[in-house]
Amino acid sequence: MGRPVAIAVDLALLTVRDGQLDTVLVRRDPPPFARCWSLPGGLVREEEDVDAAVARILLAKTGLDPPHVEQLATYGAPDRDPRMRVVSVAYLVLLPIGAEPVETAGKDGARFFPVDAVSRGRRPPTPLAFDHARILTDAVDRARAKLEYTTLAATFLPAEFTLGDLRRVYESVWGVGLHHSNFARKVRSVHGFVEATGRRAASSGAPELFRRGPAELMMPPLMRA
Amino acid sequence: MGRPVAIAVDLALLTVRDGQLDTVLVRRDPPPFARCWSLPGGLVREEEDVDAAVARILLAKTGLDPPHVEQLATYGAPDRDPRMRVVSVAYLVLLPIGAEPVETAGKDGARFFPVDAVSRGRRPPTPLAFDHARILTDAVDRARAKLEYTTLAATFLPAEFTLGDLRRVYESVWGVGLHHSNFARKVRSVHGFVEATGRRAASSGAPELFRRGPAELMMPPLMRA
DNA sequence: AGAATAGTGTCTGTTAGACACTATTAG
DNA sequence: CTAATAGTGTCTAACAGACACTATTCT
Repeated sequence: MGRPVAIAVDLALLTVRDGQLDTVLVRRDPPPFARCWSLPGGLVREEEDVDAAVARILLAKTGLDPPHVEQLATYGAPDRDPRMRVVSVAYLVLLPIGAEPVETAGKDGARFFPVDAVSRGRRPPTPLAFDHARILTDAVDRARAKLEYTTLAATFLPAEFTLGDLRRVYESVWGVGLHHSNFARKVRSVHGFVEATGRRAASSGAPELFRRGPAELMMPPLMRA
Repeated sequence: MGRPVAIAVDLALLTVRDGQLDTVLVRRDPPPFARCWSLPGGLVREEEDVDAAVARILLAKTGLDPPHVEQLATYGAPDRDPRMRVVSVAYLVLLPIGAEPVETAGKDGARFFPVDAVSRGRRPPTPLAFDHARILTDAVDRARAKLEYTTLAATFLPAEFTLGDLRRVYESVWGVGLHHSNFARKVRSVHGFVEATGRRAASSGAPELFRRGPAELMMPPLMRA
C-alpha cells in the first residue's frame, strides 16, 4: 500500500533548575539534522501501545518513572521528517527538582537547557531538529496554563516541600514574582492542594513542611497577571 | 518492516439541539462492528496532512467548513482495530445550531444523538464501534471545560445572537440552569466576548443582538457549580 | 548585625451569587 | 390576560491584591 508510515513519540521533559524552567534535549547523531539537538523520543514498536512506548523511552533516557506524563498533541505534517512519513505523538513530562538522572543516562549527550533560551534561539547553538521547537513551545504553554487551574506545580517538587518552594515553582515556570503571603493564603485555601506534615524544615519557627494533597484541580484558579 | 500501520482521524462533532448537547454518529456497514454506530472519520491518505484529512472528511460528511476544529487526543492502543494497527487522531468539532447538513450528506446514515443518552448507553441501541465511546467522552469533557475559560460557546451560534441564546448554550452543554441576569453581567464584563450590533431581535424592547467578539479567552473564567 | 524568608493580620476594591422590579413580547 | 424573557439595579459574602508587622534563620 505504498509508502510506509511510522509512529513516533517525542517527549518534552520539563523541570525547574536555578529558578528557571528547563527542558531536556539530546544530541542527534545521524542525519537528518545531524549534530542538532532534539527532544528525546523514538519510534513506537510494532504491537506496542503508544503510552507504553513513552514509558519505555522515558526509562531508557532518564532511568525513572516520572510523576506526571500527559499526552500533549500529535504532529502529522507529511514532510516533517524528510526520510519517511512519521506521525509523532508528543508528550509533556514533568520531572521533580533534583531528579538529575538524565546526565547519567545521557550517553547520547542529554542536557538541560532553559526553555526561554531555547525558544529565543540562543541555546543550543543550532535550531532544534524537525518541528521540535514548535512541540516545545506547545508543551511550555500547556504547562504554564495548567499551573493555573491544577495542582501540578507540586509534581516539580520532592515529596515534602515548603510553601516557599511551591511559590518558587510558580515564579520559575511563569517568570513572574508572586506575593509570598497572598500565595500561601490561596494555596492553603484550596482543599486538598497541600497537606501539612506537622514537621518543619528545621527547628521550630522554620517554614512548615507540606506534602501533596489529593486535589488535582484548583477552582477558582490561581492567576498570573 | 512488518505489519502496516495506518493513521486515521475520528471526529467528535458537537452541536446543541433542543436544549441538549448532540453529537453526530454514522452507521457502519462493513465489519468489524458492522451495523454499529461510530464517530465519522477516515484514513489519512499518503502525503496528506492530518489536519487536511480532517478538513476533507468534514467536507464530505457535513458539507461545510465549521467554525471550530481542534485536535483532541490520539488513541494508539495496538488492538483498537482488529484488522490492523490504526492510530487515530481525534478532533473536536463544534457546529453551529441550525447547521443541519449532516442529514443531507448522510447517505451513510449520519444522525444526531444526545450525548448523555449515548454515554449512558441508551442510544444508539448498539455500543459505539472501536474506542469511540471513550473518544466521545473525552470530547464532551473538553468542550464542557473549555466553555469555562474560553469564548467558544459563541461558535455554537449563528453570527448574531442574543445573550439568552448564549446562556442557553451554556445551560445545554453543562446541563445546569444559570441566572439570566448574572450571566449577562458576566458576559458583558469580559472584554471582547460579545459585541453589540446595535440591532434587536424584533422591535425596540426586544432582546439585543450581539455578534462574537475578538476575545478567545475568558479570565477569570465563567464557572459552573 | 543585617538580609531574607515565613507566618499572621488588615484593609480595600472587585466580583459572583441571590434576588427584586419593570418592561416587553409571545401565546 | 398571562407567562416567559430581557434588562436594570441592589445587597451581601467571598476573595484577590497590596501592604504592614513580627519572628526566625542564614550569612
